[in-house]
Amino acid sequence: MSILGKLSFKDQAFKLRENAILDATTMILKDKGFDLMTMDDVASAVGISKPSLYKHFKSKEDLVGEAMIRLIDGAGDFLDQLDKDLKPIEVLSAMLEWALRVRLEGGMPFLPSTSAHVRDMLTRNLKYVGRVLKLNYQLEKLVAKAQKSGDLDASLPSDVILFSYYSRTCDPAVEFLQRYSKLDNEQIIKHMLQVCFAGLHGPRCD
Amino acid sequence: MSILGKLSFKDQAFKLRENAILDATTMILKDKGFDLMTMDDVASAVGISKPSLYKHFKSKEDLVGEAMIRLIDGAGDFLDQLDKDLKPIEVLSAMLEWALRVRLEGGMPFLPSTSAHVRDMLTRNLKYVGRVLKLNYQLEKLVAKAQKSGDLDASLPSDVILFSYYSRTCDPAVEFLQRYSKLDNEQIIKHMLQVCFAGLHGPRCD
DNA sequence: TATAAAAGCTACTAATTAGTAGCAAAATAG
DNA sequence: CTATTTTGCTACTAATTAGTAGCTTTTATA
Repeated sequence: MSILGKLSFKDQAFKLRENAILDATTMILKDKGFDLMTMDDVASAVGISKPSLYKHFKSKEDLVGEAMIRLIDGAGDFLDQLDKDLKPIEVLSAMLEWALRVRLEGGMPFLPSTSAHVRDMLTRNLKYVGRVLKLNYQLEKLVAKAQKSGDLDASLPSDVILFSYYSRTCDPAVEFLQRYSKLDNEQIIKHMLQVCFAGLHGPRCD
Repeated sequence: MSILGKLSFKDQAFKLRENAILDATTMILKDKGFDLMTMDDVASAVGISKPSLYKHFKSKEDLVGEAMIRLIDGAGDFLDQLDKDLKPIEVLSAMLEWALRVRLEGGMPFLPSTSAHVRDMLTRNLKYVGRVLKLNYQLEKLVAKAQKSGDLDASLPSDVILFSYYSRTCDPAVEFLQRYSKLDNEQIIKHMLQVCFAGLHGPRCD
């Protein structure tokens, strides 16, 4: 069946549960954040005991690190399977759209920037840092190309564009709109993309 | 001296210390966030003991609520003293510029959106909610006028504009740029304003 | 059915921290 | 100089929670 079909039933079950744990972690992280998420929360959401949880992940930091890595890998996979003929700006737009959709469907927790504590923790996680650097490298190249072709503002430093772009993936306006407006998810995505690329002024000549 | 000059020296000193406590709270909130900020942190930053701190504020929630209220009041004061002849879009731009400058100078902690816990806490704080609603009302009117005059995109729902505008005041891109780019504070402000209003595409016709 | 091994759990520990009781020191008044 | 009040502090408590020791149950095997 799988490429490594040698996994016993037991090991398959183990892997399955590991995924269930990461799913629960992602959801809890999303609405409580790192500091308020307890290992008991995670264990009981999955329906196992805390010591069983520790059979899979050796610490809270490790668990959260793996959850974040899985998210980044999801982004990387999405990027890799995009049509190679798309223009850089179209790739950037598609990635942001994907990230917003994942978030609106409850998948993505708030990203590191939020708290110095969490940022430091992730910075110490070499596996995580490696993934971030790789993805960042790919996005940097896309931004540079899009600036050259005039699809992104060439007068802005590329740092500014890249960091602003990242910030849009975790823009709190998304949660506010979901909670307080009557817009549905697809409308929210459409408007957020427009605001990101065309700004609040909207497209115009002057 | 003051309008209520009846304050005794003792009461003046009390008021002064209260301000010092709020300053410390704001700074600590900024870099540790609510959950990791301890009352011992605040007390020792001010150079007093924890029980003395509790003479001023009856709980951690109360303390943080007052710090947030002071921030909002600062924004309200700034808004009120702006030139009445400015166009709505100029007022919005000036307010955002002010907020970014306050943040870059270390003043403003991350806003509520960050964590459900903090948001709930502030929602229960009626004094805080009152201030927010008042400021929000003023900004809503400015957005509506700017949309009518064509300075803000009239095709976007006003919710989307308002929430996106709020999000820019606590955009994590600011901290990233301050930490990892070579831009100085004024350059960061200029670029963030441009990205907010003109977007990542930059101004253009199509 | 008896035995061995694995999986999972209850119930603990050590550390942290919001909030407080009650004492000590200083200032003020008589 | 003594009495009273105010101010501030040390040292506690109760609650929470990451992480673990060691027992119990289940499963697999012979």
